[in-house]
Amino acid sequence: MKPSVRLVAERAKVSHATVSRVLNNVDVRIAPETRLRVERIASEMGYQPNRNARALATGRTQSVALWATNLRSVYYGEYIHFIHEETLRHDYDLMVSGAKVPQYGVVGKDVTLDTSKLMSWPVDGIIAVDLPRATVPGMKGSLLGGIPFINVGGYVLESADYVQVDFTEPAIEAVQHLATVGCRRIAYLVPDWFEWFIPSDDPRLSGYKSVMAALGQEPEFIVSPNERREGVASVLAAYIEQHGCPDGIFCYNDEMAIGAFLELRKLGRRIPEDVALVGCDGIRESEYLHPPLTTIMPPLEEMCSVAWSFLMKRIQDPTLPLQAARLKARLEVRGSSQR
Amino acid sequence: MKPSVRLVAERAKVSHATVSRVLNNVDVRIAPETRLRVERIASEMGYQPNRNARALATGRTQSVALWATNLRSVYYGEYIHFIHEETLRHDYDLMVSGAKVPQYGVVGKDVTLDTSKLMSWPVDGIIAVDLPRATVPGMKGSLLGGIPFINVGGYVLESADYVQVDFTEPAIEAVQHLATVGCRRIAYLVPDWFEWFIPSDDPRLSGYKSVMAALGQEPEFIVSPNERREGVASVLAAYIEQHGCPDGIFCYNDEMAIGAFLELRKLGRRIPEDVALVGCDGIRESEYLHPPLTTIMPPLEEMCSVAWSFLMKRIQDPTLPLQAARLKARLEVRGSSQR
DNA sequence: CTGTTAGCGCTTTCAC
DNA sequence: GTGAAAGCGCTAACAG
Repeated sequence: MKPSVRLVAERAKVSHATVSRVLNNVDVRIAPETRLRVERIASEMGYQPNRNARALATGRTQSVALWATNLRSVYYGEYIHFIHEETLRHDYDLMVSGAKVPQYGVVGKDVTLDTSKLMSWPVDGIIAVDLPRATVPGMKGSLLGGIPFINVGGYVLESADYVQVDFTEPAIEAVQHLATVGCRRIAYLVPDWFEWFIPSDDPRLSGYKSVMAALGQEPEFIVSPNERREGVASVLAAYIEQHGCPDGIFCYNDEMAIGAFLELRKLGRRIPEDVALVGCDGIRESEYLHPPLTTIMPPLEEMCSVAWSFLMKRIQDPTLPLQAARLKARLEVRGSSQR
Repeated sequence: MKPSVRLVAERAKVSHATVSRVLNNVDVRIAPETRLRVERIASEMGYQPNRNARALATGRTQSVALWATNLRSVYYGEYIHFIHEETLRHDYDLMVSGAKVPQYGVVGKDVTLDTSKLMSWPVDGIIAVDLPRATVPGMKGSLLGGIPFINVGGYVLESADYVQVDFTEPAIEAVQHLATVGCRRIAYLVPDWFEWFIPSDDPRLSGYKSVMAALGQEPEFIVSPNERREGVASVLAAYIEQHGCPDGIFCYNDEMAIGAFLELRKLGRRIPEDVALVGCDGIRESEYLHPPLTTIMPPLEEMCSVAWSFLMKRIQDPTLPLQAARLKARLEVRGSSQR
């Protein structure tokens, strides 16, 4: 049986209230000898407070929830890593929660985030990553069902605290870069739900469009059934067969760029000579390709650390005015687009 | 303010016990009209039970903890993904916890897993991934501090429920394969803590040694300061300068294999012509290389699903005899070793 | 069929 | 300095 405060108290011949006081270092006016005795006995018995009980009593849990669209993707894995680092540093625990299909529905359309699961644990704060066109019911200011809430990523809800990464400039730069290295036909490779985007939703899209307009070229979209590598592989060959092959492809994300990369090579196209490729997200795998993938890198670590500090401030004072930060992503030119 | 059972009860003009009964679908003998009324009012008020309170009352939390050595690595990311799928399916929540340096200490030496953080939340079960030579204090049978515990991976504690992946056969097969494709000098690339391994600790090591013995060749070890890509990059050039270059390298894991791959290419060695390479873990990134990496693939999805079912059984009946499964990994031969 | 009551293990007043 | 007692929000045993 796990020892409780009462058990410790009994052996230490004090009341359980005193044990609690000692162990929480509250109330300095405690006889040093009592304190020592309690501490010794508690550690002898291997006492660990029951955090549910503590949470119930205090209303604080020392835990936060992380919500991500897709736990499979290495991109969101990086978020988990960095947020987890923060929790370690600040002695919090981390609940991880991802999208169930009906939980998030079709991405891209206006979707409603099913928050019942997300909020079911009374965590102290919630961090959500990338909420494209999402409606989050129960949001009031920066509180979701009363719980401090922050969202972070390329897509944010501006009604709550957020840390956004701005892809606009590097997206423009990326498409210009493709033009500069001599691409005459630059396509944008996107997941099929991009149709539901209004241009301002996706800075990559608006960046792409604006540069194409400036170049006097028609935008060209290659549409993949999803935002993953496999989706791209399933459609690219047919697309090229039907429409011919662009000589530059700007990709919605790195996973898709990698899909395109592998598929193009299978089709005998050389990268970057025949097709120059640019991805987005800066996942580490982009470096593994040969030539390595040119990509747009969000400062994930910094984003997570800013998000964390915002969240802590919000927890301290829920009435704080909106906290927002916008960080810059940067274009990292590598071999896949250099010629 | 969040509505509580009492508040719902008040408005529904019943006792809070009845509300609890209705909402938990317990005790069928409830007037249908009462049931309906309570359900309607609860949903109108957006009532969500406080799970801390429920956990305190029932002793069950409907959550499990996942412990991994290293949250950064994509390999452990895959574990998180698959375990998370299980939690979704079975309506559990997932706490994620990783190693803090002092929490796990030097891997390879006999180390003591700091369980205080791991157990601080009263979860219903604990899943630990890869515990090489770890001592876990507080283990009694398959219970860790009274909580059902299962460990999974290439390294397991056989004193508790476990699901182990067996790398032995594919490791032997891998080294033989390297010999078959004509390698005359086959090295094993390992993290420096391999020195603390006794051969039986690491099936790759014992497999490697046995094949080398059969071939009548001297084992050759390339030692990297850690098990990551960067570590390998930092030592490989110097090693080759000093000792010349093996024509086949068996690698402790895929991350290291990728490190070797990129570094070798930088040094102007062709893969597989000059050096044939085999990794281990089957991370998806291994496919991104060109040529793609030959690797040993553990059946992660199956491992996680078996581990989950073991854990659920253990939760149901903590006195169950030890549950153990050993699944086979398989060698996936790809371009990096074919010639 | 439903209400009353007693905890779950802890923190936190309020007395003494 | 320390104990007694209340209560966090819920479930579950016991009445009726």
